[in-house]
Amino acid sequence: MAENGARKSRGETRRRIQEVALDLFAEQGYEKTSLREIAEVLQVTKPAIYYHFQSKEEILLSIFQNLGRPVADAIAWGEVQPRTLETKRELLRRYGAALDATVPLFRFMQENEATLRGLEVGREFKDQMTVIGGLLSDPGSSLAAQLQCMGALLTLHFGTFALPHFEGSDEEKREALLSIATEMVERAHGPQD
Amino acid sequence: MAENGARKSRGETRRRIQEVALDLFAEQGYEKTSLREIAEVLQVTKPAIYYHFQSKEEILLSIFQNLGRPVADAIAWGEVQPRTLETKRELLRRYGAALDATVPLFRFMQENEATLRGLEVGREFKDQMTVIGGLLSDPGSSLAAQLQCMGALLTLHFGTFALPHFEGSDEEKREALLSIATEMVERAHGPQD
Amino acid sequence: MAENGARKSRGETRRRIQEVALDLFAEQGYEKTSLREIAEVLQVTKPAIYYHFQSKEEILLSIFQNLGRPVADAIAWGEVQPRTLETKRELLRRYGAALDATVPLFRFMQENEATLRGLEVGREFKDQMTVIGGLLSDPGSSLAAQLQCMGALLTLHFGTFALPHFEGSDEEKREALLSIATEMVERAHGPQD
Amino acid sequence: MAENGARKSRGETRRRIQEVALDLFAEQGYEKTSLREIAEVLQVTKPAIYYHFQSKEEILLSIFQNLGRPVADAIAWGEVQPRTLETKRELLRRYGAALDATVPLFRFMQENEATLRGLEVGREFKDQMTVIGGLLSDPGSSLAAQLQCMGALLTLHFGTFALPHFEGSDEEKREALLSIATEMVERAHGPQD
DNA sequence: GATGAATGAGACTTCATTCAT
DNA sequence: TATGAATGAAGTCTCATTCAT
Repeated sequence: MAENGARKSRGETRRRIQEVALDLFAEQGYEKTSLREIAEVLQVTKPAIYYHFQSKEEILLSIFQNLGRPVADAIAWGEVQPRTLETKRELLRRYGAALDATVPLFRFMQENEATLRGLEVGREFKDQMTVIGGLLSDPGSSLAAQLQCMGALLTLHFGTFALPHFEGSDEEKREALLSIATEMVERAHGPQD
Repeated sequence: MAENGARKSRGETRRRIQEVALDLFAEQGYEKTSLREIAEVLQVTKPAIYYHFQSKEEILLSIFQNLGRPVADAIAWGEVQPRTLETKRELLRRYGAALDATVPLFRFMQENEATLRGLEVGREFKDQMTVIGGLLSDPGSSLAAQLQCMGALLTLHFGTFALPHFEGSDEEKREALLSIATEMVERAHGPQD
Repeated sequence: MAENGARKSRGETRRRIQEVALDLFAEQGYEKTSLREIAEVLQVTKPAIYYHFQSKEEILLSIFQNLGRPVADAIAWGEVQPRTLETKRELLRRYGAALDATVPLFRFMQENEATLRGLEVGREFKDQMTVIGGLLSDPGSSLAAQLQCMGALLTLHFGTFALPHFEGSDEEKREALLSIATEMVERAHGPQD
Repeated sequence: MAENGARKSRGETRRRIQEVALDLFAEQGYEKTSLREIAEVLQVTKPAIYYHFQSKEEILLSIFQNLGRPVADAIAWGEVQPRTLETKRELLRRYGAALDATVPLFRFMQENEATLRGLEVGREFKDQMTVIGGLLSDPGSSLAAQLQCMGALLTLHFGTFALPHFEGSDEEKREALLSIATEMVERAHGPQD
């Protein structure tokens, strides 16, 4: 049908479903978003969605698999490095960057924890923060040091979502946030050197 | 029914509904928790719940009104104090204490942001953190200082939920967390003295 | 509501659902009968059905439990009797009577075997005929004798459903059928005496 | 694609569809068997099935036309014979043989009566048994004689499906079954000679 | 000879809510 | 103070079928 410029090419509809779904999931929550709604936005019928995904949950899963990459990579990198201060600095840098690139996914995750708890894919992702926390602190360090590292991570992580509330260029704000987190880790790391 | 020692006194059932509801809302999310479920746990029928509350949302509302007090009080206190470093220290202390007493409610809020966004009562509460953030930092301070204060708050706030993952007595952990947050605020406050 | 003569009394709707469901299941098959249809006939809404039964399958189950009794009783009786010719005669008599009283259920079963195979309750019932077959023949008897007994049972069982095609009073026809079956069993039993 | 030894020849796929469809229809019932399932087993797509058949029902129809032949032939033969005892004996023999060759189809028919009732092709087939019943008994005979003939037919027909439960060679069992049915017809026929 | 993509209809089921008692 | 019975709306999902390629 050459006359139809909107002719769907292979894989295009699938991608559009993921896109719209993430938007709606993030905006209204996973439970409150119905497939009817997604279909309406896309101007297709519900079964069209089922042609591309086996279930509502599978849509979510595919989104995680697509967007969750950067963070997973940062963690994978961290896990094979020596646990030096420099590694920690670099890990924060990488995690922060990954976070920036995946803000919508993480915002969705934050806001739908209760739902994700029942979905496995959510549970896997939740653990990542624990893993990073572990990479930042040192096994035998004091409670204060451990909490300080966790605080650094929390600041970087949740702070990312608060950035729009502050003035300044994105670049500027991200660097400021990263340097606060880095400083906290350095202070926690220092005494052990 | 004088013979029944378990006779429900006025208001008791109401309180039990709130209790069970918060538990279930926090565990499974607000949307996924049905009134049928709440009724089942309480061993009453659904209409019995409607005798005590006008709607599902009203249950949530009443929970916020009951449990949200301590935090609101801490904020109200902060708003009428002079903005000295000592005030900030005390504010963190009070906020931390209020948080401890209200962990289930806050856990629920964190995990159901998307849902709460549509419920007004949720929106009001969300703003509180912004207000406290404002009380901790100083209007004209640098971006770094502002972010540092926000980091302190984030650390205290979200750290509270992470405490169970660490070893040590509750008392000990809470103090360590508070002192990290305090230190951050002090550093942000310092240069301006 | 005294003015409403059709006011539903406890359990009445439940019974009506079973009644209508069996009718429709028998007429169109279990799969092809939708809850919407049942609800329409009853002039209630679908959720009203769900108030009385947990699922479509549970409706079927309850029908079996209600109507399956007579046959189950006949079998239970047969299982504790000495295996004499007289017992066999009486067993056919009882089975035939139970069958008469439960024609709609059995018609449904015959006509929905494939569906019932997936439903457990169906499987249990299916086995009953095997059990009766066993009670009619003798363990060590010849193949011919065993098949003859099975033929008697088949004649009695399926013949019951064919009776309306013949002329004569119900009483008359049932007795004729029973005597044919009895004669077959007697011939199979005879040689061993 | 000359290189592909498994190249589908004209009509081969069609036959495979019928084969798989009958298997699944017999196993799960017509309604519960979806075209998706058939397509999956065959490793083709749904539209491929529509290339060979116009509808789901047409698949069923074609199966009946292919496999129903032997029985229809037996009946056709019977209808033009003089109604002697020998004809009846031969008719049972032919019907039994036709049945053996078509067990899967008849099993499906037995187990999906309710569904077939709505499908016309099913209704036609159902009548055959009535026709044979008519050929076996004599118009003016007694009720007992008529029922006895019907019993013979039922025994032969349904007994065929029960044969696997008994021990012995297939040949042996079939002959035993046939002789039981024949004997019944003879007894019913006898008095009139 | 077959496929990718999509559709309209309808299935079972659950929910928050109501009303008479 | 609570219950039995019922409802309207909506949910996820599957089905038979079609059509352009």
